[in-house]
Amino acid sequence: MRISDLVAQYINEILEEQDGAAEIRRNELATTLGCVPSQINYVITSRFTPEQGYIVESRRGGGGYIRITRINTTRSGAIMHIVNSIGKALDKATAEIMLTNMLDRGVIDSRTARLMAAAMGERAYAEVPPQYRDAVRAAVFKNMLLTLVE
Amino acid sequence: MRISDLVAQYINEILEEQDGAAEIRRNELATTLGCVPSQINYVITSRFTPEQGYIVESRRGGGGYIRITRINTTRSGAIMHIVNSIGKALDKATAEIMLTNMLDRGVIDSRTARLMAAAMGERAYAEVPPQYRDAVRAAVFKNMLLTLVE
DNA sequence: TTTGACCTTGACTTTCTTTGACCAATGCGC
DNA sequence: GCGCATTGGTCAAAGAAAGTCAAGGTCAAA
Repeated sequence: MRISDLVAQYINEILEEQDGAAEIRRNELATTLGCVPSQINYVITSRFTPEQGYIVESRRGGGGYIRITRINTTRSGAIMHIVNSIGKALDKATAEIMLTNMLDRGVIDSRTARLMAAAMGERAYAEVPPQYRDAVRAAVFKNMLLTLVE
Repeated sequence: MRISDLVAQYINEILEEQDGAAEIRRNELATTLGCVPSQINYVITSRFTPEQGYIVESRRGGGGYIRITRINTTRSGAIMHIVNSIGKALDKATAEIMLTNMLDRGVIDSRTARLMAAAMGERAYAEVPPQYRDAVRAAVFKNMLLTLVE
């Protein structure tokens, strides 16, 4: 069995036990499982992504941690469907159409729509070289959508 | 739990009780919480800055004190204050502190905080070359905040 | 047998916290 | 006013995490 599988399994077990929320200490876990710390990062970035329904937060320094939260995908199929339909890139117009659709279908309310639209606006990305804009937009959009699932 | 969190929590409790104004004695508090005095300074400079909506005054010598006052008590005022305090760049940690503060002060609700935090996460900007990240984040954040002002 | 996707590792970086030595201001008793 | 006890301020070093990145390894499919 691959080490990465072990790490993933370990995290999944905690998520299972603690009802979708796991807080780990990177170095400690690495020691426990006998791998290098960065292995943990690898596993997280490859298997606990937004597409797969996870939110990851972390903090460095003394008392640092990595927190992984699993989103309940069964109850919010609509949103997860949208998350998965977004590829690597997302332009403003498409984002707006999606927001309008969600609003119409009652998936989100108008305040949320306005807030999210603001995060999609061209002006927000003026500093970024054009070639990256739609990629960031896609990532921001997905991350925001995930918080709406519950 | 980190000592710094304890200190911050202690100060926040006083602020809450006394409606936005806390006066402490540095050495006394350090003794009470079991830390070195300069820890208090650390917490204040990292969590009670003007950007975060606080004014800090102090006095040395006999009868000395540190007074922390929360500013901008109206919702729109608080939001505009924050918008104005954001420059060309904004890192994730600072954004999160701002969100936590707004949440604590009832300027935004927890859903909004979560949504905005998601748009600030490091993961959302992985595609962008590091040098642009904080600039985009600042722009996204400001745009979102402005939708909250009526 | 080449290729490409996925995995493993470790050196180096960045961020946040804790501590302590030394510095600066204030007020009080003389 | 002077000197000293009583505060708080500053800063740098050390410590405690987590993040990044690139180089190399593995393995199955083409």
